[in-house]
Amino acid sequence: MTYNFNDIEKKWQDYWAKNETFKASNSSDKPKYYVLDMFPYPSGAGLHVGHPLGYIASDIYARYKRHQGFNVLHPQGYDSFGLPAEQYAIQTGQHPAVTTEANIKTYRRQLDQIGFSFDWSREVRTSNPEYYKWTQWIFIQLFESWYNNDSNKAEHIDTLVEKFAAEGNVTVNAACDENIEPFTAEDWNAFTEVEKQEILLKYRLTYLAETEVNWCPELGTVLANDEIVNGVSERGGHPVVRKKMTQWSMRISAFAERLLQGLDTVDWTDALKDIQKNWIGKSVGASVTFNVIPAVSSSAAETSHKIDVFTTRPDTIFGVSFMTLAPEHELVSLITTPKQKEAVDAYIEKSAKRSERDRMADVKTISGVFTGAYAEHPFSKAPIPIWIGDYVLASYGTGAVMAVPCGDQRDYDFAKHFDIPIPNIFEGVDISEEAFASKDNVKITNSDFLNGMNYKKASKRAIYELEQMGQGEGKTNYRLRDAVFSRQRYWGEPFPVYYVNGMPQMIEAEHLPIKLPEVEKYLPTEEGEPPLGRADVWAWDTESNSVVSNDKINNTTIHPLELNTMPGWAGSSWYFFRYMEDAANRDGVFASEEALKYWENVDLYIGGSEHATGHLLYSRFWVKLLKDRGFVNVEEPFKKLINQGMILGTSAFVYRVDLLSHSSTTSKEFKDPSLNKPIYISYDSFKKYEDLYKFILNSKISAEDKNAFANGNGFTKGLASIIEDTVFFDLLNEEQKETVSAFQELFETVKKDIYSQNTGAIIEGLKFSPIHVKVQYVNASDELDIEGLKTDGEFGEDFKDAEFILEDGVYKVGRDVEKMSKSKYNVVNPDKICADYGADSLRLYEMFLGPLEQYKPWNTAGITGVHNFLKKLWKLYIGEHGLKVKDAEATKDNLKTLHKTIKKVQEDIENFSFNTSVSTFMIAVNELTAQKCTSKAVLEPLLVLISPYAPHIAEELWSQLGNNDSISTAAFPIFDESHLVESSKNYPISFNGKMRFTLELPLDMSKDDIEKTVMAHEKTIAQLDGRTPKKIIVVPGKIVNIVG
RNA sequence: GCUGAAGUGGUGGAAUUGGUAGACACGUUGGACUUAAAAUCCAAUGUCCAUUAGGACGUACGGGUUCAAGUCCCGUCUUCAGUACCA
Repeated sequence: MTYNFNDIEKKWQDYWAKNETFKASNSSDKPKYYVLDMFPYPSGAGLHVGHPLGYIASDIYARYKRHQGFNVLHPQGYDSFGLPAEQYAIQTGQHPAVTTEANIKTYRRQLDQIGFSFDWSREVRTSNPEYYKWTQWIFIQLFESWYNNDSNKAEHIDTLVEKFAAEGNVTVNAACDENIEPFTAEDWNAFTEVEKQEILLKYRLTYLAETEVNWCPELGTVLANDEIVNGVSERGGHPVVRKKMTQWSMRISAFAERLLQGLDTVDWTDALKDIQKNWIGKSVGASVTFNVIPAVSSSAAETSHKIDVFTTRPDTIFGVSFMTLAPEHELVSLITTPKQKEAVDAYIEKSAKRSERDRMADVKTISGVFTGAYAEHPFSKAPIPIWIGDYVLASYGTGAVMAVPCGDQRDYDFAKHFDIPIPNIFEGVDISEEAFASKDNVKITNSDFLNGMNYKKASKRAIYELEQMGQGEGKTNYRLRDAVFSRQRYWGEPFPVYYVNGMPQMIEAEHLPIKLPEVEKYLPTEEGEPPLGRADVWAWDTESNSVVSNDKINNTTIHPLELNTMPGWAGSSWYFFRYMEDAANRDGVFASEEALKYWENVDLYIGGSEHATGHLLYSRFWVKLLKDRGFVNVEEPFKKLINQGMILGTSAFVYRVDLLSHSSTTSKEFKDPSLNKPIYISYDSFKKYEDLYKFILNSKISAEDKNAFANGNGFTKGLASIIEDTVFFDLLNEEQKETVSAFQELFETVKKDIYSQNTGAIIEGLKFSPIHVKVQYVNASDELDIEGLKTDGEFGEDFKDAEFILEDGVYKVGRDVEKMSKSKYNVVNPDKICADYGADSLRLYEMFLGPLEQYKPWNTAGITGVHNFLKKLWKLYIGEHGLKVKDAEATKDNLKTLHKTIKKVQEDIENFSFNTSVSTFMIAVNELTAQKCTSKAVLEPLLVLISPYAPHIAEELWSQLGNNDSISTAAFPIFDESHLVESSKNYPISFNGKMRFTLELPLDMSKDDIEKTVMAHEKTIAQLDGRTPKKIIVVPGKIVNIVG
């Protein structure tokens, strides 16, 4: 009986599905454990072998926890709204729902064949109306919430209305828009409904506001900060420009401090926590108000300008020698003197034209203009010149800085560039070369009442004095911006919002979901409205509470609906709660109180680190809101989080021989001539030519000769010239001369085969172009399957007539590690791996490749190692005549191997070190095979150890051993130390720290006896060669080291 | 620039507390079996010197601590990731 993995795997996958083996229960005596993967976006390309890495790891852990007696929730679903389906819809006209459905089918088939222990009964899809009904519902909760800084909680908007009605807004301490006019209770009660709504909008946790957004014209939508990488869109790499638009925003900044503090309570990697910390960007300091000194000519009405700045260094306030405003700052036009106006306007215009990207790329150039105005120093009352400069960002702090050139390098550079004085306020510090930016080990001087103080004391005192004068206070700033929530796209959640007189109104929760309308095209309208602007049936009837045709809009009972949709992160910010509820009970709630209470939050979350500032931050934000509002019980969604690394592809290259030539005429149309049939040289030849070229360039020849050789034309022109020129030829050794003659031969062959059309060309030499080929045609020894390549359905034509020059009878390809991608032809499909080697081999190999968190290259060749292991494992149980396992008593060695393995595997799983446990299994099977072990008492528990990793073979052998139930809930074997107790140790005997030989000695031997035995040993005497050792170190149970 | 992670054979990687560096695999070489191939099995495999015995060197580089360093300390270089005028 052989190991027939395809049949076995099919059999058990069917069994698990039929028996609902992995269905989680919401009521159990067992302790709960929730293992979750970041759910996939179902793309059209399907899965490649890199995708399941994290799923396999989490599946091993989930299965392990079941063996440990936990009630495990391990669900899976799809983040099925998103851009690619919509882009595809724009191109083909196919409804995104249709393509998404098809893609999900493929994903499901691929996931099923790998044997995951998912509870599919709880599947969610973010694009399913039954699901996004609750995404819309959460949006309404955000709209109906405000953030009370006094209670440090989000509260229902009604509590705010009550406060306004009783006390006005002056006593309210809320996270809200800036520049809200103060009003009294009487004012509030006198406001019209529209006025009230306008004010409340400035307090709500999701609000409609005209904001400067990142507009991506190519994608036709706005992007959040985390969706932009290096100034271009993360998806597609399109340019992004600043644009003012009315958008829904999320007041995530209200939660900045809690998002920061919460990081201390979760078990995430420091790397990930640091990324979030930096993104939140907390800085503690003070806000300081500077009064602008009125211009002599100005009238009384213009005299009261103030500039607020934020600083982290209030201790350096006496070092201020100028101020800088962002060019966009609203005061600039008000304070600029007539004399400076022209220069200032020119500067503003110039910097407005520079894109965000230019400004980012060009941080070295110092630019700025003096406004002609002065501010008054709050303490010294000295006049301080006010400049504008684009190194100050309008979007951070107040868009203005107090410049302290002696303590800040940017201020220093600016001051140097424009010859502004640089007063030194640091005792004993030299600032002639650069600013002194450190806060530590320095005392303040030349600073009036701050003299002699350190950073901490001086900051406190400065803030106190500013407060006394009413010109400042202690303040904390965060870099975290409110998140733009509107997208001008079709394939996303519609907002449950309609507009009455331009004011947004929420649709009552009972009427949800508001389903995505049909449109005839997925593009923006001619007027530039989002795609939903094309929907004919997209108006809200407040009487029938239903979506009705647009032509019925009367603005009394029937109103237009919101045209934007929600961003990708909306649906993924709460899906982990949805899994907690049984699919059967999901109608009335997003998840029931009991379910939420039972499962609490995710115990283990596995996914990519690219979600650090997106999904993982937004989820934490929504969870905090839901908790404050009493809908869930937890403050953090993910207790422990692991980022799996990426699996890279190993690309394969063939080297095409191309001609290097120039035209004998002056024709501009000239192209390098081509060959009648393409010729490819193998990697070894390519490498030889390349090495030779490098060798000559690095040789000691004159610059002239070198120039003649390389001539800036790529290496093979040079190689061609070697043939004729002895200067180079004489440098070479025999082997290199052989390489040259091989090259010459190739050159001659090629010359005979030049495509005749380009007779005007003068051939100078050859060049070699590396061409990607599909990795499936390359074997473990990097040999190319030429026939396979020539008959490939997609590219066979390109290679059909090609000549591959063999070496030793084979064609070897070059290899390089790159990201796995379709365009590099290095994608490996798990379907083929499962068919050829089985899912258990795939699972083991993905783990065997290396540590989970690490980036590592995939090389299909290596899978034979784990596949052979599974065959050996099978043979340990099943012989030619069937089951070999007997009730025979286990030997001491058998038990030692088993318990050593239990210990190691358990430690490995708990440390998420899955690669090392695969090695441990191999060692165990090798040892037990050598021991000819047939004992059921050893081989049965071994299956439980292996079952999380290779569940199919484990189930099959488990049932062959006579078990009727699935192995999935069998108890994990208990480690028994007593089987590992040894009586002797093979001591390494080292001399001066270098191991020379080993010596088997009893473990209970005393230190003195060990020393005596070792010193008396003939090899020791030989090593010492008559010398007397200075010192002998004996560590019983470990090592002996003889010094001298 | 700042922050974080990492550098070990031809390759992926192991060495969890300072104690035999290179486990386990891949690849390579040789052998067995076979008409042959595949599959399987056995042996060798860090580099260099040496017929052997054995020796020298070796965990990015340069120092240091220690009887003993891949592991600890100081400095340098390289790669990757995040971030980027954040006041």
